[in-house]
Amino acid sequence: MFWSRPKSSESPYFDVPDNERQAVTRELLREHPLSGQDVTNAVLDAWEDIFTSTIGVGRIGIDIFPTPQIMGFLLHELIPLRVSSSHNGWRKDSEASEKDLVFEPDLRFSTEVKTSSNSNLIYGNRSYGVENSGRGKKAKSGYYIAVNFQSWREAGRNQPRIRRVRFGWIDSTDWIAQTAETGQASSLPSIVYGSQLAIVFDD
DNA sequence: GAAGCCCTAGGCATGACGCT
DNA sequence: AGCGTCATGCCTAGGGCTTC
Repeated sequence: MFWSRPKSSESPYFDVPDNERQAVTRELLREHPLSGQDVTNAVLDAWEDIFTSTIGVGRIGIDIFPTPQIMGFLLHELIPLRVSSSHNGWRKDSEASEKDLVFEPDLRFSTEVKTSSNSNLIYGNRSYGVENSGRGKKAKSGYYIAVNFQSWREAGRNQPRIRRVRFGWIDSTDWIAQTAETGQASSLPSIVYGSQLAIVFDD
């Protein structure tokens, strides 16, 4: 299934045929101050940071095995710190309206971080995908770093690994809210994975 | 006007299950 | 096995209302 939703005129993919989207993505990433290697390094370093951490007398990975939810939260916090410590102009978000990773010199390069223990896919909140013009807290269009990591269960006796890192652009209109109002998930159509998110690391 | 409370929207996710 | 859909949990910010 390779369909696309209509793009608004504010999207960099507006009026771009599906088979030319990859070129637009390459151009978007070329303009970005961070390279794919920069992003990969920040993610892998942040991941290692988790396993060199202790909470009280408990060592993560030896005494403490946080749920994927918690591991995602830690990554979410540590990736911006890793980027800001090695690249000028970057800082972690300080307000809900900001993207997770803020680039002070030019806010359009600010980047959202999304993590999931799903092997391949990332998810947003249902509110991403429903019509709520102007009421959302932050712009959902923009640069994204998407990280898939292993859960403890999958890793078995080994230390869980980063499976995949993607870097690209997602428009707010790309998100598809699940139809049931009681649910909270939004997913992305396959064309977004195929043409708007570049794989910069694949384990 | 300040403080406190309640409720909802929005944000972060996961697990179960059916279909291909 | 992989993917899509649906159901669910927990937390926070903020608006609206009431009370002091």
